[in-house]
Amino acid sequence: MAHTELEEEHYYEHPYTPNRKDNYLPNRMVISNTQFSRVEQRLFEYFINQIDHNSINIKHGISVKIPITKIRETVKVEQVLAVTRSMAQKVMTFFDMSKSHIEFKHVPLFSSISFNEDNSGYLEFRSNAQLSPYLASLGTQYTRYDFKTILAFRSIYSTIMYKIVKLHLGQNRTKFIYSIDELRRLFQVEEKKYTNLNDFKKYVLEPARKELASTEKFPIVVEYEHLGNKQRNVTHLEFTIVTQWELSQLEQQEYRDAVTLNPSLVYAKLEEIIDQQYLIKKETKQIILSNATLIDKFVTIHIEFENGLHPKVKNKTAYILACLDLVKKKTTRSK
DNA sequence: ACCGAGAAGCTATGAGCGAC
DNA sequence: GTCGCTCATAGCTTCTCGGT
Repeated sequence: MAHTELEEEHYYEHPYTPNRKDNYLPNRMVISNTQFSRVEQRLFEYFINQIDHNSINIKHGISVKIPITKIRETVKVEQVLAVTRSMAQKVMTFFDMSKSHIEFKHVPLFSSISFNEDNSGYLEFRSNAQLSPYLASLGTQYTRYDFKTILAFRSIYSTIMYKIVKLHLGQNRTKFIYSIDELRRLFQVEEKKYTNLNDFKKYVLEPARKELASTEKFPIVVEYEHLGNKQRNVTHLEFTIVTQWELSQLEQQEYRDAVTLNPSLVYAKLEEIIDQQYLIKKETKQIILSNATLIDKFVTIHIEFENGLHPKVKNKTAYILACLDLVKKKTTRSK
């Protein structure tokens, strides 16, 4: 193992910035075959959180240092050794969706992860230089919180709620649980304020919930309920995102992920759906199935149908063909 | 297993109060 | 006055636990 060259590699030293608020979440670009455990994900988020995608030199790796005291807040030190060891072996697989042929690249995430080296007090991630271009695209290819939507919110709690919701949607989750304590921390409510749950709900959760649901562009409907004991000793709340639009977005995302992993299976399934639910001629079906753009459009609209987003449409086939611009135009008898 | 009464906890409402 | 908050209370629901 000739590692001498590696050691001479350049790393951009990322200064540690405490309390960074924007987190970018993997959106659609990355499909990792190796799944992250919860703790791994948490550590990875510490890493992602620190990255300022504007200042990345895409030729160099990035060195991100996180104070161990910070890590300790959410991860037990005993876990770190095992977890970082497995993280150091993680590979991310990038698929380029814009190409017609299958093209992918496995990229090891980190060239090294060190814990408290030379008693530094830091957990240091050194990312693989090849990862840098992807990290630099955090701003465009990752879930970014919609700044305009956030600006429109009147309650600061709405903003936080919105971020939480986005965060979970970004990870394909529509149900999530928080303890009351965690929520109070997330919403930055002072300890003495709203000591009873009722007031907390009345002044924090409810205004946020209502505001999200009444957002002009894409209302997000969130419901929550007490977990476990409904009446007594409520310690956790379970949130459910029920917005149709968001859900259809999620399904589209899942579809795209599935395509990158196993295209032929997805296409077979797609053909089955067309046959069973739509009255589309063979030739037209072949046209759709042979064109990635049409497939994409078709799936989008189909999922929207499934989620009841087009309640007024009576003839789904006609509607979908019109959207795909596949309606036969009368060539001979033009007006 | 079931019942019922009292205890315990929760919800909704709104009065009260200080800050602006 | 309005806003933001706390607190009290009435009226619930749910739990506990002893009795059958």
